[in-house]
Amino acid sequence: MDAIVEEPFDREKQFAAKRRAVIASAGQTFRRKGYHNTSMTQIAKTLGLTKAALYYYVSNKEEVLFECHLMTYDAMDGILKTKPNEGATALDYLESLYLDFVRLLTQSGVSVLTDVDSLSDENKTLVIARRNKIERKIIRLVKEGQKDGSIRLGDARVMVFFFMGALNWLNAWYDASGRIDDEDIAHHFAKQMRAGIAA
Amino acid sequence: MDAIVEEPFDREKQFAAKRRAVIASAGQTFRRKGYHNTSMTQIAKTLGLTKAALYYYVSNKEEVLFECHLMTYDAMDGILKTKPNEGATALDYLESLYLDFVRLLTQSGVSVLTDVDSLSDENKTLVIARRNKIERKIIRLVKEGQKDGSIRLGDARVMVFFFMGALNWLNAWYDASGRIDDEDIAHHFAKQMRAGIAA
DNA sequence: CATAAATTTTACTCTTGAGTCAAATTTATT
DNA sequence: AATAAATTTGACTCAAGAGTAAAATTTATG
Repeated sequence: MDAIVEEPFDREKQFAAKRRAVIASAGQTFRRKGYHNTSMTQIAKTLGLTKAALYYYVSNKEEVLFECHLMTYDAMDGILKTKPNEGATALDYLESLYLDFVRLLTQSGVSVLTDVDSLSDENKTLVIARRNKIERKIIRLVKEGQKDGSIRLGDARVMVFFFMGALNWLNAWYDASGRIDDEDIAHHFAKQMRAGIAA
Repeated sequence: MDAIVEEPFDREKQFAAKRRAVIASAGQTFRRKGYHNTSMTQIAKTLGLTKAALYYYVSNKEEVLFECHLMTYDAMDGILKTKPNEGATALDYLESLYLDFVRLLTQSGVSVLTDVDSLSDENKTLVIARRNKIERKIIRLVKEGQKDGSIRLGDARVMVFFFMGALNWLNAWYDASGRIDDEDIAHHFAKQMRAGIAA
């Protein structure tokens, strides 16, 4: 039946989806056990595959780590795209962004990986650039807050490092089985972040 | 001259000192490049030794990592031994402890290592126990603060995770060559920590 | 059903780096 | 100086794990 556009999606999409699944699954394991304590064989096994099959989707281990990082920063960029509410101060806006960041790290599978130093120099540079871009955006926001009077004065850079650190460290102790509720954590964190810098 | 107690120190002390130097130096490198990206050969070279010589002081690589962790927690325990000033609230006390923690991580060579998962199960358990002990002490302090009215109400555990996270993440971005002064960072951090939980 | 493309597997290779050992060298002691 | 102990080295072994290649299998399409 001469289906011209029959499945202009299927094959490629299938491949891309599986590839993403590989990255995501590997990312979970990296977070739990660390990059170097996770073998390609294990990543494969977790997915019900053979190591060799992995290499059909991915060209080497470092690439997996790299894409994990990108995935995280993509998600963060997504959050940063949300616009502030009408009449919100920079502080209000920042708080809502932060809330979403915490949710991202606790509720989706995404996490900030520590192992930047296992990347090739090239990829390392790219990843750090992404991270810096995000940080700069937030620093700018803090400065706005200092102008609109919602955030107290002080070195914006250090302020941001403080609460972003708290965020990034989350993955080190948070484990989904914890006794505290995700949403509670998010609100606690957001509140404490805010109080720490409010004017 | 029949020196009976001649050098009851020398030999052993020398050995212990060198051993400590090995651990400390390795710790620096671990922090900068990560445990797995640091070979025993490199650690040795940094000290002007051969790998084989290292093994005279240390029985395996994991032991080095383990001792690095202990060194850090020993230092933290040391800080926790300092007593609060007369009439200080729990919050005041906590702030001064925190100030010292930041100083420890920025000014001495000590740092909190991320790589707990590369330890043997046994050592991992020990290290986590040490960390928990410290955390519990601080949590207790926060609760005191909530009683004496200096710290606002809320889940003490999460509060502590927040500001200890900020602290632990320090090593990820702080690098001695940074443009900001050590002491400034310490005071900024302490202030922000305090503001985040003050009543 | 036959064929081609996509996917997965089995069975390798190769490198890196941890750890060892016997011999060499240095340091202290009589 | 001679001897013994402490320290360091050169030259290995060995295992783990990344990555590959060719064949087998599955899936889609005429």
